Order: sequence, then structure tokens, then C-alpha cells
Amino acid sequence: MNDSDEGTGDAAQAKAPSKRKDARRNKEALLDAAASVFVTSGVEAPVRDIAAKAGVGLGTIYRHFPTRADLIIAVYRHQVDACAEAGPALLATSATPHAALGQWINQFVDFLVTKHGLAAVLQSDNAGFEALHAYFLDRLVPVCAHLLEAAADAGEIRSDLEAYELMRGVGNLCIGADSDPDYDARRLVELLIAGLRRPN
Amino acid sequence: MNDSDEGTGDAAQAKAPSKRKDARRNKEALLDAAASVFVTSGVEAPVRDIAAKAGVGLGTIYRHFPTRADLIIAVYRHQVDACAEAGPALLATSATPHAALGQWINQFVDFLVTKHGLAAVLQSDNAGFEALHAYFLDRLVPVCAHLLEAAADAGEIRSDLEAYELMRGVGNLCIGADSDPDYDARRLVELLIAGLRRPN
DNA sequence: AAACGATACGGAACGCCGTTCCGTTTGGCA
DNA sequence: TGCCAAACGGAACGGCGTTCCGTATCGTTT
Repeated sequence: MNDSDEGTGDAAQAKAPSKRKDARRNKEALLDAAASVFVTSGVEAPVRDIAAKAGVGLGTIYRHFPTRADLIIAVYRHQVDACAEAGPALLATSATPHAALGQWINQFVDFLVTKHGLAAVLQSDNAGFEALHAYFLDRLVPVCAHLLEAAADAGEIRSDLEAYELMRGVGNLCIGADSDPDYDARRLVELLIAGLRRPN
Repeated sequence: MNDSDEGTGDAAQAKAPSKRKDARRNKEALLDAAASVFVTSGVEAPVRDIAAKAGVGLGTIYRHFPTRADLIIAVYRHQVDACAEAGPALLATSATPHAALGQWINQFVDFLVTKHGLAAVLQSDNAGFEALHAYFLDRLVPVCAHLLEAAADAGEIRSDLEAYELMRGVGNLCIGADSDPDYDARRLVELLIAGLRRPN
């Protein structure tokens, strides 16, 4: 899981690993530093903090990750991919498609809620985060659509909601769930999923 | 509805209207300018834009509205108050408490969704917006609690959700609803309210 | 081993933003 | 009319993201 796994060629087309050792080392250091800073200061921590923690200049950070979103994507790519891959698996092992959907959404919520400020940045319309938004959507919306369709086919839920809207809604509900002990995003998401049930 | 109605003494304690004509005029101009800029550029428009539109210096804007949140509150106070007052009225005229709750929430969502960026700023944990958050909560949570309780007493909904959480959830769902034609916050909020129904 | 280009580095500098501060102006009253 | 509290405007500050470019380093080639 090291090497920031360049070369899957899946979402952002793979760049060949740099020829130079220092470049590779710095990229690693930046990923580690970013992950650590994101945990303590949140995803919106100043770029300078990350550069400092990595022992690297500002130019370096921008050369490796042209936009802040690229850095965030790189840090969380594995977890997003894992979440995407969990979808079909859950469908296979759960009692009903609706149950699978619920568990999958729960997993996603757990992920978002534990990443300080990620949900907020994900929906932020500040220019520069479209790439982040797009990456999450590209990976997760198809999975969600699949689960949704399965549940709809089974007659468990209404079929008039797009996967995109559901994902956005869930993401929105997770905003601020950290940093406010009185707000339980999980419960609200459960309510939302419950509201999806076909009014038998 | 002019004069920024200072003196209700309700939420932010009333300051006596300034003795000086220019001060009153500038405050008016700022409120008008802010309202207009908020419509075109959103609630996060640069302070300088508002000052310029009002034909006023930066110092002036900060003297009248010590924090950005104060300005936003002043601009939207009437509408928030109107929303708060609509709660009991709806309860009196609706068929059931749950219907009243639904209509009231709809009204709130309509308000939020039509104010470019308001929902986002409302949940933003950037220091300086707590006052805004607090104002909305102070005015609306009690109303929401009242409606919720009525519906719970009537046995229409589960009773294990705090009004605060519901308001936050609804506010969150409204984030980004402007600026994305593929995301319909209203529908998701309806789903949420539907999920509230007692699983008869 | 030495020299050389490509590659990457670091951080000063720029522009934008919110906010503060203070010298200047003005309104209202004596 | 003269005075001064009140209010004004905008320069200045600090923090941020991002760009730019002179400098240092790596890996190769001779």
C-alpha cells in the first residue's frame, strides 16, 4: 500500500513513477504528512502546514499535487475504492437488497464522519474541488445505483430517486457531524433510507 | 419594514437608533446593498463588494455590523421570524400535526434554497458564523420542537428525534441545492420527513 | 571521475480576503 | 459660529492559496 500506487490507470490516468528518488520520497512524505495533518486539523488545514510537516517547500507540494483536491484524493483513494468494492459484496451476503443498501450507506457514512471536514469540502462549491467531488461520484454513484436498482427490483423501495441525489443527500447529512456531539448524522441517514421504503 | 427595525429587543438586544442621519442612511444602504449582492453573488460575497455597492468605506460596514454574520442576520431576520411565526399557524390550520410539520419544513426549505449559499454558511464551522447559526436555531428549533411534539402526541411519528437534529439535517440537505439542477433538496427532505413516520 | 542537462527543489512574491486601526470629516447642539 | 462626539474611508495587517523562478540535485553520459 505504499508508493501511492501510481499505475492503476483507473480514474486519474496513471503517471509513470518519477525517475528521481527524491521526487518519490517527497511524494510519499507529503502523503503521510497530509494524512496526519488531516486527522488533527481537518481536511482544510493550510497547505503550508502540510508542507512543513513533510519537511518540504511549497513548490514541491504543488508540483506533486497541482490542486488541493488531488492531494485529498490521493490520501483517501484506497478507502473510497474499498467502499466502492464493498457494494457488490454486501449485495451478495445480505438478506435483502435494501439491507445491503443500508449497510453500504452506513459504511460510507462512517467513512465520511471520521474524516474531519471531508463532507463539507466534498460539497463545497469553491472552485478547485470539482475534481474531488467528481472522483467520489465516479466511484460511488454506479455502486449506489446498482444497489438502488436491486432494491427497487425487489419491490422494497420506491424507484424514483437517482443514485446521485441519494449520495449527495447522504454526503450533505454528514457535514459537521464531527465537531458537534449533538448531531448524529448516522441517525438522520437512517431516517432518509427508511423514507425510501415503498409505502407498502 | 424600513429602518432595519431596531428595537424589537428579542434576539440581539436592541440598540437605540443612531442620533446621526448619515449613520442611519448608511446602515440602510448597507442592508439594501447586502441583500442585492447576496442575490447575485451569494452570501459569501466579498465584504468589499457590499461596501462598494453601498457606496461606503470598509470601516463603516464593520462599525454597523461587527461580524459578517450580523449583516446576514439583519438581512434575513424578517424572513426567519416569519417562518418561526408560521409554525403555530400551520398547526392550527392543517389537517394533522404531521401535515403541519411537513408544510412548515417545506417553507423553511424554500427559504434556504432560494438564498444562494446560505445553507452552507449556516453549517460552516468557520469561526464567526456561530451567531448566525445560533440565531436560526434560537428562532426555529422551539417552533420545530412544538410541531414535532404535536405530531408525536398524535402518534403519527416516532418521538426519538430532537428538533435540533431535524433542523440541522434539513439545513444540511439544502446545501448546494442552488447551483446544481440535478440535486433536488426538497425531495430528499420529504424523504427524511417520510422516514419520520411511525412504522405503524 | 567529471561534466552536463533534465528534473525537482524551496520559498519569495502575488493577489484575494476578512478585519483592524487611525487620521479626517461631518452632523447636531450650545 | 464653534465645538466635539460620532461616524467616515481606506491604508495596512495577517492569513491564505497559488505562481514563479533562481538554485540545487539526480542520473547519465563521456
